[in-house]
This record gives sequence, C-alpha cells and structure tokens, in this order.
Amino acid sequence: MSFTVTEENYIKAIFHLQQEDGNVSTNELAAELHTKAASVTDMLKKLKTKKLLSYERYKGVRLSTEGKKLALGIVRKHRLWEFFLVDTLQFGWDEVHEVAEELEHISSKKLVEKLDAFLGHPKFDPHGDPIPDSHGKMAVQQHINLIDLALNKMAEVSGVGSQSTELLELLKHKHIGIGTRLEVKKKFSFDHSIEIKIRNQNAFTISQQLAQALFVKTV
Amino acid sequence: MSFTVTEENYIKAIFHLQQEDGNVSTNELAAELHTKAASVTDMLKKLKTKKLLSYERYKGVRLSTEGKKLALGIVRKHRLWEFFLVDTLQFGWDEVHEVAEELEHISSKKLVEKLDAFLGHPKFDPHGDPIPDSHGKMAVQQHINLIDLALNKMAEVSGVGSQSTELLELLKHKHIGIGTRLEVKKKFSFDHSIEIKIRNQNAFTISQQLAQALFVKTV
DNA sequence: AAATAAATTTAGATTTGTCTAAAAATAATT
DNA sequence: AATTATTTTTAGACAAATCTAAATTTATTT
Repeated sequence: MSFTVTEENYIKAIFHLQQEDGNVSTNELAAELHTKAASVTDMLKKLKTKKLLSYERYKGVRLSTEGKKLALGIVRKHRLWEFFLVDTLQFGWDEVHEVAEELEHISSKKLVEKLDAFLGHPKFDPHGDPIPDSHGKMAVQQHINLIDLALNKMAEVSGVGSQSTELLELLKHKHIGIGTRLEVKKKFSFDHSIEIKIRNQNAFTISQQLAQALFVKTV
Repeated sequence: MSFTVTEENYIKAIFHLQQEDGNVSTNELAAELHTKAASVTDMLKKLKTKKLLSYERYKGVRLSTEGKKLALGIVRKHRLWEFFLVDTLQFGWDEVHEVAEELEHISSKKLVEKLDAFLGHPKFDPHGDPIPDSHGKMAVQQHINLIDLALNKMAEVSGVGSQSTELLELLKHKHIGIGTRLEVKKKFSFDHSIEIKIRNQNAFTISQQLAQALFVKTV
C-alpha cells in the first residue's frame, strides 16, 4: 500500500508526539501540523480504515504496529538524507531540515538502501538523532540534558531538542554544534541559567531554555 | 512562485512534445500524461493564468519564456539525479527513470547546485541526454539515429530515444548501453532491419524499431 | 458546400484535504 | 452534583485535480 505526503506527515507527527506514554490528542496533532482539529478528526478516520492506527472518538490516537513501521521508515529516510546533505553535499547542519522534509517522501526502497550503504550505514544524523536501520531498530544514545550535567565534567554536545531555525540560528551564533566539547562551571538557581566553558573561549552564560534544548554525553 | 507536482508534470510534458515546431494539441498531452482531454483543458486554463504558457481554445498550447525556464529547471533536476543514481549510488542505468521522476520535484535550489558541483558538473545523463546548466543552456550532441549511420563506420551509442522499461530491458539483454561501440554491416530494405557488429561478438540483426530508438556518434 | 468525423471544450460530479460554525462529549470548578 | 470551560466531532462548504457525457468547434470527405 502507498500513502500520500499528507498521510505520511500525520503518521510522523503522531510518532513524534507519542513517545512511549499514552494516546495523542486531536489538539496536540492540530498544533504540530499547523492545521485545525476538525481536519485532524477527518484524517484520523481515514488512517484508521488504512489500519495505521487505533482511534476512537474523544479518546485520542495511537499508532498500530503497521503505523509505527511506516513512521520509522519515514524517520529513517529523513535522517539519512540529512546525513547525506551535511556529509556529502557540505550543507550546514542548520539548513538541512526543510530539504529533508521533502526528500523523506521519496518512495523507492532501493534508493534508501543504496543511500544508506553509500553513506556507510551511519548511526546518527547531524543533529545527534539516531537513524533507524532497515528493520526499524535504532541505537540508544545515553544523552543527558545539559541542564542535568554535573559541574566541571567534560561533555560533548550530541543532540538538540528541536529543529527550529530559531534554535539553530542561536547555536550557530554561539559556535555550538554537534561534537562541541564543553563543561558546566556554575548553575544559577535564580533563573536556572548556567555558565559553560568551551575549549579556548571564556566562560559564558546560557539561558535555561537553551540548556534544556541541548543534549550531551560525557567523554 | 511555486508549483504543484501535477503542474510541473504538465509543463515538462509540453516541453518534451513541443521541440521547436508548432503548438501541442490537447489530445497529445492527454496521451502523454495518461489522462483525459477534458482534464488537460482545465489545467491549461489554470497554467495560462500563471503565465507559463500561451493557450487559446481549440488552438493548442505553447510554453512562454517563463514556462520554458521552469521546464528546463525540471529537466536539469531529473537528469542530475539520474546521473547521481548511476554514478554515485551504482544503480543500473535502466532503473533510474522512475526514481528521478520523483526526485525532480524537490524544490531546493541550493540542493540542485550542490548536487551539480558534487557530481562535477556533468554534461550528459546516463541515457546520453544533455543536462541543462543553471542558466538552462545545454550542450548539443551530434547524435545521429542508428538507422541513418553509414555502413562500416565505427560509432558509439550515445543516447536512447525513450526511457521505457521495455526498451531498456531489451538493450540490457543485448548488452547494448551508452558507450557501446558498433558498426552497421547490412541494411535490409524489406523490413528495414539492420545487421550490426559489436567488438568481439558475431554480427546480429536488430529491428527497425530498435534501430530508431538508438542514437550514435561516430568515433 | 453540405455532411460526416475528429478534436476540443463545457457542464456537472467525484475525491482529497482543508476550513468555519455549530453541536456533542469530556474535563474542571465551584 | 450542577455549572462552566475545554476538547472533540459533525455538518456543510470549498479548492484542486480528475472523470464521464454532452455540446461545440474544427477538419475531412464526399
């Protein structure tokens, strides 16, 4: 069976909002997809008949095994293409998300597998997110939130909490990217800002919001 | 301005049917796009308001300067992706057309230019067709039809007249591809079949239809 | 040049994905 | 537990791209 770009975007959005816990609400989905609740209801009824999810009115939605498989396939394509754009075509890591949103809907199975092989079966995309393999399995990263990193412990930025251009712009300005090494020097309880130090630079302070959007692993 | 996949496919089809001469008819387009004449009429009216073509009812259609520019951009993307698939990802030259039909609609200008640079600004795609540069200019090949090749003149296959899987399957079976060297040994006026000889192989006969689908350049 | 054939367009309907506005169900509050 | 607020669904409408069937225009024949 094949799916429209719109259907795939719904499945992907549900997948991202679902993460473990319970059902996803109609309103959450409407916000995520920049559409209206009424439109979401219509689409959920349609996707239910395609057996991609379980849905009962007023009860929210949850992906079926089929739906999860589809979602993982889309995520796999998205992240492989991001890796390709950065690694092969020399895009900046902050400018690939929108392009990958288009490329992830190219349907050829063979293309995905050939691309994966060409890239050397990468495990993580340029934002630090794990790339599902052809069976849908992905490496677990022992990411911790920067806000939780212990003082004076050297760590490496391994992921970001969002792909928003606003965040990526801020990180670029501060010269923070995947792989940047840093340690936390102070934590201020007043506003939960933290002071960090990168290599040869002077220590500087970042906001709680920014710290929460950064994931690191100790090295 | 941006265009839907459907609109782009109409523009591309008109471009391919137009080649120099006069206007393209509604029926020709309907056949090319596997749709009905009535649908074509509707779309032509729409594309006219977008200034991509000139159209008057019952008079056929012709691309405007804008329309040609768009068509060349799509053809450029199609052929660059085909080159990428064969050259970088090791696809067979006979299995890339369908995938490229999808990839040609990815909109990022930057992606096209980066891809072009990565591939080394190729001039011809794997089927021997010229790739338009970023200004829409393409190299002219002094292709001649195999049916017109003089006897006993060594030539090299440089293009095919169609991308149909049927043709490509036949060529694969006969071990004929872009770059294959051959010469014409005999021409039979009864059915216009021709006998050709490839390197170390014994001479064999190919049909008029096949000969007309092959382009060569003398070497 | 009238009659027939072919090509093209119009009219009206359908499907997909969306919307607004109103109704119904669930959740929160007093 | 009754009322209010929030969330979700239904009902009806719309734009895009398509279709079939009928009407119109152009081309071809006799």
